[in-house]
Amino acid sequence: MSDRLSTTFAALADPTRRAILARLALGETSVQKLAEPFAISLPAISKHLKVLEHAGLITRGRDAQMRPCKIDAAGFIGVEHWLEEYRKLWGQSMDKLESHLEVMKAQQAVRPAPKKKSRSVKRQGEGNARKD
Amino acid sequence: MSDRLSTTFAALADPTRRAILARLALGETSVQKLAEPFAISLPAISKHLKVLEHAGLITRGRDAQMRPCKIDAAGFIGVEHWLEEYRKLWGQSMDKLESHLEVMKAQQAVRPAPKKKSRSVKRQGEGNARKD
DNA sequence: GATGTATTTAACCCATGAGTTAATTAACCG
DNA sequence: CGGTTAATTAACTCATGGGTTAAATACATC
Repeated sequence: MSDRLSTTFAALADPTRRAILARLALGETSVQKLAEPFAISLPAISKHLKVLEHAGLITRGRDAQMRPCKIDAAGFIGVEHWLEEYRKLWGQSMDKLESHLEVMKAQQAVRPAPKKKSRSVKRQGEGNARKD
Repeated sequence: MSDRLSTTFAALADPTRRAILARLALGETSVQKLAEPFAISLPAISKHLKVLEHAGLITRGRDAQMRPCKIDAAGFIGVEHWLEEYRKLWGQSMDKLESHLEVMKAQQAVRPAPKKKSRSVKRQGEGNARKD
């Protein structure tokens, strides 16, 4: 997969990782804190962080035995720049489409309480990744 | 991977698919035409197109026995909108970072590099996808 | 130096994704 | 109808990605 952009997009193609980024958008924090909201193991989180770091989406420091993670613009810039090319393709209509998206997101946000889900749903539910 | 954004990012995480999009940015075209630049089989291209379509990045029509592909804003909007959240994190510094990226890309590109700065980003072939 | 805490590495399992070739569907044309 | 062109489906291989548990590393403190 080699190239940087592919690596970055691949990193973003996972709801858990996007949720981590969303959390980091609020500020630097430790791996443990990052892991809290998820129903997956710490090593799994650690792997996600490695992927994000490798994609240039986060950086990691060191504070005692903690490795605080911080969101990093670099990876985002790559995507931003790539998008640039296409943005001009639908110039005007973009606004309309964006507000349409807005509506869809709103609908999704207010959808009624889920019906009884039963069935041991241990794996963190795919659709629940917040904030992406 | 269920959710839309994950699907879209995953679709973009492949250089062949991004190259296809780059080609489609120039205009609607047939599957065969799309396949030409690549050293992979037609079925492989067909699969890529299905992925792109499912990600809302292209739409497909019908013209005789051809299924012309057309780039579609929808998928891009999703990404655009997702980025929006993060864009504000580094507001001002964004411009600086982008020009920095510009420099890096220039360095990465071969090296006919004349010292004069050119404003337009050339279409340096996105995907040298795999060949056997 | 032993102990506790934070995180990563190792060694696996299993699902999925990108590719293949061969066969099939779909539309046009003589 | 039979043949040709355009594209997809089927059936398979192989590599990789996300998850696991158990063990190892790194630092702080006693």
